[in-house]
Amino acid sequence: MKGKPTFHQIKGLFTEYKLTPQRKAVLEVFLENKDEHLSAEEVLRLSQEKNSDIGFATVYRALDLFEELDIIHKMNFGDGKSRYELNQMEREHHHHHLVCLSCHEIIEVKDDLLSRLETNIAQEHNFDITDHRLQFYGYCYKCRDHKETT
Amino acid sequence: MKGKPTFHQIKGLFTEYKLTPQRKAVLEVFLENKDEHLSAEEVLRLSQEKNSDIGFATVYRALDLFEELDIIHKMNFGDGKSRYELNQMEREHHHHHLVCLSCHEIIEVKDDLLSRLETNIAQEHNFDITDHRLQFYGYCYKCRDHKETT
DNA sequence: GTCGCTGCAAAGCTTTTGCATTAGA
DNA sequence: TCTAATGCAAAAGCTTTGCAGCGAC
Repeated sequence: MKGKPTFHQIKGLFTEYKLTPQRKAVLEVFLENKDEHLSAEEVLRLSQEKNSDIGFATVYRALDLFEELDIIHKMNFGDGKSRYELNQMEREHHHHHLVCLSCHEIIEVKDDLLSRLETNIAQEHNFDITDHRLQFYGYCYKCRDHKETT
Repeated sequence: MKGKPTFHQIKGLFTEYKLTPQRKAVLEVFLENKDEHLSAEEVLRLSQEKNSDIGFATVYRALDLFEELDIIHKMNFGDGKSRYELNQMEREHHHHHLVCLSCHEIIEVKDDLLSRLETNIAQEHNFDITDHRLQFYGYCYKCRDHKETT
């Protein structure tokens, strides 16, 4: 469980904003789905299972707020909707995504061999890098096998 | 100019599809803006400057077709609209993007130190990688300097 | 009582689709 | 001629916004 923030760690961030029941529900959804890449719709549905009184507008407003507080971050895998993921709080937080072009499964890669590359690029381009996103596209073993045997 | 496809190279791909004036206009727009990351709206505007008779539907349909023919590819930098870029045709075609969080400039990085990482990850996860996208987020030197001096 | 948060519904964007018309080979 | 491509406008997502009401402090 190392590298994953807890509810109480995050709660401390809410000094100038209220941690309302709706926001709490959204937060819990992320904490209980740490390895998912949730769409706004999924966040709404899962939040409603906890707290029947929440609508799309509130979900989107909570997502905006949480992104600003660096609790989550927004991603895009090219399916027309934004997806959101809990931020890891440790230094070794980087991970990448394998996106299967056939079954659309998204697999996480824990590796972070990118730090050296990042340092090089930052120096060369005189650019302060604060974050990166890396997606690999291709075919997972299931889809590849299926293609080969048919 | 190495590594950039020419009009005649691409024209050869149109064996089963018609290279209509509209598609030709869109294609030329990409060839004349090789280092841009154009939105559909920009493609429409630039195409209209060449050929007054083209609408949004045709632009989107051309973009879909060109993506399928691997002439361009779709990207997303998180501003709510898809952006399109001409594909390079050589092997050494990979490049990455530095996205400035302050002025939103997008800088290209030609480097491709990712191949070894890609090989490792493909083996480890039993995944056929066909492509990758890498974005670095941070602050370009202009914005950084501006922040430091204010 | 005040100020921020919420829900609803409407509006705003980008992108897709249906259909009648046009045009290329 | 015959099929594919186009334009227009409508529709279909996803996301944002306006506003009145509600609730926490």
